[in-house]
Amino acid sequence: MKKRTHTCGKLRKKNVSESVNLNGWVNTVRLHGQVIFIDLRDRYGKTQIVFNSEDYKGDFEAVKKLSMEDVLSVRGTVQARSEGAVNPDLPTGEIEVLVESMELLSETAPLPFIITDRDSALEDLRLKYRYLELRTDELQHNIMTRHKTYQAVRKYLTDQDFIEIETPTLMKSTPEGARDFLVPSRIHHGKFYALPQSPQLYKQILMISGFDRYFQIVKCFRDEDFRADRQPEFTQIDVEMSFIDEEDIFSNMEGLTRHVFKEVINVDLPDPFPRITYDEAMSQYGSDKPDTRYELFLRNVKEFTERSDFNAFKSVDSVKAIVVPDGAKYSRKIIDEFTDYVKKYKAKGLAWMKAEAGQLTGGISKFFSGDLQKDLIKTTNMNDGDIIFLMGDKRSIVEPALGALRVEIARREGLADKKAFNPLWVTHFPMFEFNEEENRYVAMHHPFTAPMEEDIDKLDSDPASVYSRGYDLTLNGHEIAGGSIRIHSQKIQEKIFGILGLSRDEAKEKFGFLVEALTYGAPPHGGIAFGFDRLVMILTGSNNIRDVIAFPKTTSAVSLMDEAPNTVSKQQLDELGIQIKPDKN
RNA sequence: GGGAUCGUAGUUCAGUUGGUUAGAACGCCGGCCUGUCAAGCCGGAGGUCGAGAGUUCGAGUCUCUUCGGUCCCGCCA
Repeated sequence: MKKRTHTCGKLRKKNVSESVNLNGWVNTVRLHGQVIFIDLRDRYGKTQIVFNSEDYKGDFEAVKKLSMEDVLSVRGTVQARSEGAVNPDLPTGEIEVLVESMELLSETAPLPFIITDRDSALEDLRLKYRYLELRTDELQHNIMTRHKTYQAVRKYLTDQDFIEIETPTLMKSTPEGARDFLVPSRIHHGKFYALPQSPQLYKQILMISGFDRYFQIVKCFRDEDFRADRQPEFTQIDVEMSFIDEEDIFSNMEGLTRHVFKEVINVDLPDPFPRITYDEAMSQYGSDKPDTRYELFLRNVKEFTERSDFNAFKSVDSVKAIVVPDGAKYSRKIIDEFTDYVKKYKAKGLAWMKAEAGQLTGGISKFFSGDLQKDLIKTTNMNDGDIIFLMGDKRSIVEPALGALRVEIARREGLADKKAFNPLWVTHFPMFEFNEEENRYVAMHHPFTAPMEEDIDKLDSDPASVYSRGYDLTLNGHEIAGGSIRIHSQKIQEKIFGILGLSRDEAKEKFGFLVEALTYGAPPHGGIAFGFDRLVMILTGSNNIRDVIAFPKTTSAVSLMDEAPNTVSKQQLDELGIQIKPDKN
């Protein structure tokens, strides 16, 4: 092999007549009898190399046999392309390398799909041959963007005096929250480690240890089902700070987010980021992660349906609506699709009316008198050609269902400006949610989240009305970070465990080390964790988390390339003292 | 756990009401070609129609079961 003197993205007109060596993959071959053009590719770019049977000293027949993805080492001379032969699509398009000698470093078997066209194979095939898919421009770009994001985060936080500290990957299983991945212990039969759902407990302990400002870019593991934006192992930017309140978190993390967007994709985010409370977000957008790039607000229309003859909404406690500009074009079929769509969110149905010539038609309009129609049109600012969708039910059904419809309609209509990036803090989350199945309160964020100061005396009397000091950072309808001010008082921490139905003994057994640590001088502290993969998804414009992870798993938690998970030998199981139960069927 | 959807050549797809020998493009193999950049032209090979069962004179097509991919609900403190 002749070691490269330049990468395939490097050569320009100024290099003309230089003698160079290039190493890379054959991207494309264009064979013209006595002259052969090859685009040679590496991660830096592509350079056209030319074999001319008159000048080429080696075996020209061997060159004719080259095919896509063969690996070459070539030596040649840079020459300017003639005027008509310049390729304006390539940075190296003004030159080419006339090859004098070539070595085939590695021959490629027939390819399962074409590297230059990512759409040339379905995803399962691409995942099986992930190493080939990673050669595509798109994934090379995504992985580079991910790298830039790591570096931007480390630079910013380090400059702000944050310290990077690693925490264990083998830890104790803790209750609450997601299902743990478990790792059996060989030395202690019958005992298990858990992989961390997050380094939550460790980072709080680090605050108690006095590290003051901590961060870590860290893998977390949750054994739950997948989505387009969820993998069982994923990466967080984990942050914790001492002697601070919410405002310190907001200003530092806004600074981090602005820095990342500027460094990685040269986008200026607003300063400061806007904020909304959880209750406002739910009532206006029907979501705790509102996409504010478009309006389509949810409106309370209960007073109108009360005055109508439409009785189905009379007994429900919430009736809300969204007005879709220009939505009167929706056919019955499309409205039926929307109805099916909201039924996924437990809505019983979807009522609608269209605005035409200053009045409402179709759907449930016949139940509304002329005056009532005019009132409704005026209040909701409907114009002719608009449609209004109405839904009545419990508030906890209407808002999420209509919120989901809002997002779906915006997607269909392309309402979101693809170039806009709208960050938004969501604050004032409820402290607890009541879990019907377990018949107890569960923490909406996690059990270490501090309640709002002014709500502390309601913890005993009315826990459902207590708000927490938790906060989420959302961007374009994605939750990109979430955190809270933590409890630093042992007394309040024990009280919260009590409300969550954890007895003193259970709490001690599960979280004893943290509770004990809280008694040895815990500073007020709080923190946040960014979903790193989702952040990179947004930075690359991807709509799938697999596109920003080098080796992702399928929705059934399998890695098609290396075939994990898989069986292990009897000997391995014996060492661990594990016996596999036979399948039920 | 549930729902939707997809599975036909190496790959992406087409395949009518169930009916002759399952087609196209790209890739692959062979040939022609000295200025292409999605090179072009000519020829060729390549199929367990995801798997299994059923209905039928006859199944890529209809039914059932099953496996796998994707998306969603539940779940994800």
